[in-house]
Parts: sequence; structure tokens; C-alpha cells
Amino acid sequence: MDKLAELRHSCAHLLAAAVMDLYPKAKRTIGPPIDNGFYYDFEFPSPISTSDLTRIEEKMRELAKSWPVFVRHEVSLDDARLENKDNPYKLELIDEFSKKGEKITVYEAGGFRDLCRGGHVADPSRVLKHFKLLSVAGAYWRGDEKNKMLTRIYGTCFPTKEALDKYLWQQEEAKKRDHRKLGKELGLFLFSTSVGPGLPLFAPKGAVIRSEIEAYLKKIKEKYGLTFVWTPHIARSQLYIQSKHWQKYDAMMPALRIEDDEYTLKPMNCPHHFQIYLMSPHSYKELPIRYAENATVYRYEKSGEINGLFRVRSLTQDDSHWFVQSENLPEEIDKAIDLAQQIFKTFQLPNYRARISIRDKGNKDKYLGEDRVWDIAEKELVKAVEKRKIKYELGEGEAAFYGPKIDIMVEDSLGREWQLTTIQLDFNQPKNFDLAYTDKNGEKKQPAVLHVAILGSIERFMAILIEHFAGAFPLWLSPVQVKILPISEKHAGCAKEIALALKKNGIRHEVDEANKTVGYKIRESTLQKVPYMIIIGDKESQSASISVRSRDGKDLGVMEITAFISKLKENIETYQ
RNA sequence: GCCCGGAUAGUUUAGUGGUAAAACAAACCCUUGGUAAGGGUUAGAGUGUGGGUCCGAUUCCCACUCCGGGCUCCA
Repeated sequence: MDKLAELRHSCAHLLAAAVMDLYPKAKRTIGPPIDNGFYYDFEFPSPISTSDLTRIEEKMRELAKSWPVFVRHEVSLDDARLENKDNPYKLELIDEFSKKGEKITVYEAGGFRDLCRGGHVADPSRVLKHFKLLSVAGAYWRGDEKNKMLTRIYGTCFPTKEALDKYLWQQEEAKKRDHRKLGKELGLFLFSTSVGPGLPLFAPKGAVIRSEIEAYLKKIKEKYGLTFVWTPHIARSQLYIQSKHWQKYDAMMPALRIEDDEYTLKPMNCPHHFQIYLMSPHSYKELPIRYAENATVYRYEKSGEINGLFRVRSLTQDDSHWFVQSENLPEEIDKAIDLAQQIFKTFQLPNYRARISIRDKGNKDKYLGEDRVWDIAEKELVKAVEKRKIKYELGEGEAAFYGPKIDIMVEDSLGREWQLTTIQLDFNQPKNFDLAYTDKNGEKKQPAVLHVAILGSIERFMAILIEHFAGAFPLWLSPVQVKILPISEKHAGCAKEIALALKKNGIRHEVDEANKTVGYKIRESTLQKVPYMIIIGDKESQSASISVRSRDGKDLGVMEITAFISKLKENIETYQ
């Protein structure tokens, strides 16, 4: 256990002590350190809420002052059982450890004993200072929904006040950037009770961002040799029975009845794209065939799991299926990664790492497809990320039975990681759907399929972008690129002329004709994160020049309107 | 789905067992302004939905809907 984890684990003990002091009837369970702090799960005789945290935290501070050194005791099974006779959770753990033949240890500090593996700080009263309780939540005993729901208290602890403050600041900053909050403030998207949970509606400004992203994806994917297709949103349930999703996939929406047949909302596009592939026989000369679609699919996410645009029930995948001869897999995998890197660059996401899911080597039987092809594929996945110097880790045994895959995790401006890209090899579906091509010897062969989604879900990606940029999108994505601010009513005519010039050049703009001061208008445009403001007063209306200001408060000075427009167009056209 | 919390004008919030207050936004008026909030006036919700208790409910109780925090990170 590292130092920070020891500190946090010790703090979890402190929390448990405070809780036992205030709620003697509560039952303790476990309290491990986690990525950003620690938690402790309790069974309380009656529910507690966030407002109780203050009291508990005060008690912790009181106890911390004289918190003694942790003392380790090795105890026998019987003693351990006796000591915890009223706590079924601890008993369960004790029996488990004993069965595994592990030593049972108890740590004691300040009259407070807890079953514990160890890993504490040496001088608790000196270092247990910079902590904070954060939230209360429900959590199942051992994470299993069949078990009893416990009350989890989350907290965090750092070695210094500065580190704690920094963490809390980051949390605050993340809260400010919350895409749900910004989505409302910037008029991007909404949820309507009448439409239903998890079904986002995009308002004009959000729709602009969406369609810019989709248009960009279409352009760059076509450049990479993908062809776009379109498929409907419902299909006969039979299609998914053939693909085996019906049997295995648990996020299928319930079936619909249309006349005498059963249909369902599509949860994925693969079987549809396969139908297009099956439209005609294929020669090896045509391969690889790469079908792409920005396709909206529907998934049944449990009500409690829906979360803003991160987790929705209608989502649009930037999906594609590449039908490839096995021998061409290396170059196709490389191409897919190259495509992903280009796209990350465009969205100003410079840091990412890969996770490669491969077979469990000791258990090769449970995987479908030729051993040789798996070997090549796995090696190629590794080679491809190494060649591009992408940091990666191997997940042995994490591959699905039908193929290995690469996931790419991208870091945002607050240092949080998001999994975006999945490049999944599939040796299974070609079989289910009898996909074939004729090779140069006239023999019928089965192509490998690569499922490639770079951004995953466009809704989720938009949420990430909103938080990454804190709503201040790059020019090409901004719903309003330029705001024209006439100083007084007599400059309205001139403002309209400029608006017309922008319109002719395809630059999204608005004129703020409100009867307000220019200072007020600047403030409004800045809060709306409009990249550029043009201020029009007497000086400007008497010449062909405009005065430009950016949303970050810089006065860009006076320039010719034509020069300004061509500068913007140059920037925007990079992405079109 | 489950645990905890919440739902009051377009938005953010206040408040009360005797039918609701403010700020910002909006509309209008004054002002015609030079780089992050000029001033005034007016209108706007009957308090998520349904039920119950009560003379009386937005307030208390119940159910439902929706929203938020959380449910892998093992003594």
C-alpha cells in the first residue's frame, strides 16, 4: 500500500471510530482507500444524510488530536468471531479469511478495534489533519445488488492542506463545467419529462455542435476510405436472434408489435451493416469494405444509471464496420488508430492511452476463430500502438470470446480520463451472418470484421467536450461564432451590413440589438462564450473597419472586415 | 432497479398550516452609451403529478413521475 493509501485508510478508521462514537448501534463493514480518498460502509439503525456529515467530521477532528498509534494484534478464529459476534459482515469476512488460511489481524487505536489487514500511518495524530467528508450514498454489501444496501460515507484525506484544497478546487471546477449546467446556460440541450428520461433533445445551438461534429467525422472518414450508409432505427427481433444479441445483450429495448411481427429498436448497427454487405457477392479485390454511419441506437439503461449526456437511452454512435481479409488486418488496424489520432488532434485532446484486451493464454479453447489469426491480430494491435508511441497496457483474459480489441482512453483538460475509441476484432459475427468473399483462387472465404467507433457516442462525446472546453468551444464548433454589438441604435444599419457579409461567408453570427450599454452586451456575449465580438460605433460605421474583441477579454484592435472574415474562414475551413 | 436527498415564475433561489417573496432574464419607457452588469415601469408561478389528514395544504402524510449523489475499487 502506498503512503497516500495508508493515510486514507487510517482516516477511514478514524471515520469509523467517530461513527461508532455517535451511533453505537451502527455496524461497521469495510473502509478502503480509493482513487481520490476513502469510504467506509456502515449499516445504520436509521438512515443518515449529508447534513449529519458535519457532526461526524467534528467528532473525527476531536478524536484525531489524540489518535494513538495503530497496534496490530494477531487473533485466533474463535477470538475474532467472538469479538465480532454481533456483526454479520465482519463474521462473513472472518470466515472467508480463515477458509483461505490467512492470518486474522485486528488493529487497535484509542480503544477502537477493527478487523483489518493493515496499512496505516505511523503517526496518526500528526498526519491525520487534512481530511473532509464528502458525501453519503447507498452501496450494496460487496457491490452485489442481491445483498443488503449499506450506507457509504465518502471522504478524502491529503498529506497537506494545499493538496486537499487543490483537490477540492478541482472538484469545484468540475462542478462549474458540468455539462448539464452549461448545457442549460448555453441553450445546448435539454431533457423533457414529457419525452422521457435519458432522451436528450438538442436545441438549435446544441444541434449546430452536433452537426459540425458529424459533418467533420463524415469528411475525415471518407478521406480514410470509409463509405457512409444509412439504416433504419427498428428491425425485426429475428435479426438480433440471428446475431445472438437477443440472447446475450441485456440492454435491448422491449419488443414492439407491428401487425403479426415482432420488432425492436436497434441497440447496435452491426447486423444492419452486414445486411448491406450481403446485398451482393464480394471479391477480394473489393476488400476492405468499410461501412460507416452516425447512427442513433436505443438501449435500455436502468433508470438509476441515466446520467446527463454521459449515459442516455438514445445515443448516436460514430460506428463503422470494416470487412477485411485476415492478411490485411495489420494495415487496417493501423489505419483505424491513425484515424483516431487525427480526430483526437482535431478536438484538442493530446493525451491518451490504450488498453489492449487479449486472450487468456492458458485457456485458448474458449475463444472463437483460428489460433493463428488471433496471434496475428493481438500482435498487430500491440505493434500498432507501439509504432505510434501510445502508452498502453495489456488486459490478459479481457478479450471477448469473439476477438481482441483496443480501447483508447482520452484525458480531458481537468485530467479526467474517458474511454472513447473501441477497435474490436470480430471472428464471430461473420460466421453468424455467413459473410463471405471470393479470394484470388476462386475460393469462398470469410472476412474478419473490425468494429471501429472513434468517439463512441456523440452525445457522450459532446458532454466531454463541453466540460473539456468549459463551454468555450473552438471557433468551428461554436454555435455562434461572432456577435455583433452596435453601440447605439444609430449603428444598427451598419451592424446589419456586417451581418450580411458574415452570412455570405457562412459565419454563424448574431446581432445584439438590445437597448443596453456596450459593456452589458460584452458581458452577455462573454458569458455565452462567443469567440468573437465586433463592436460597431461611430468610428466603425464611417469606415470599412471593425473593432474586434475575443471572449477571453483581449482587444484584437481595428481591422478590415474582409481581413477578419478571411481569417475566420481560414480557421474554420481546416475542419470542413 | 436499489439507498439517500430534492422538485416553488424562463433561470437561480427565499418562504409560510390561513391561497407566495426576490434577483436575473422578458416587454415597455427614459437614456444613445466605446470594451464584463445605466435607471425606471409592467407582466409573469398558485408551488412536479395524484391522493390523504385538516375548517383550510405550497407547507404535514402516502404513492407516483422526474432530477441530483452513489451502488467494481474487498478486513
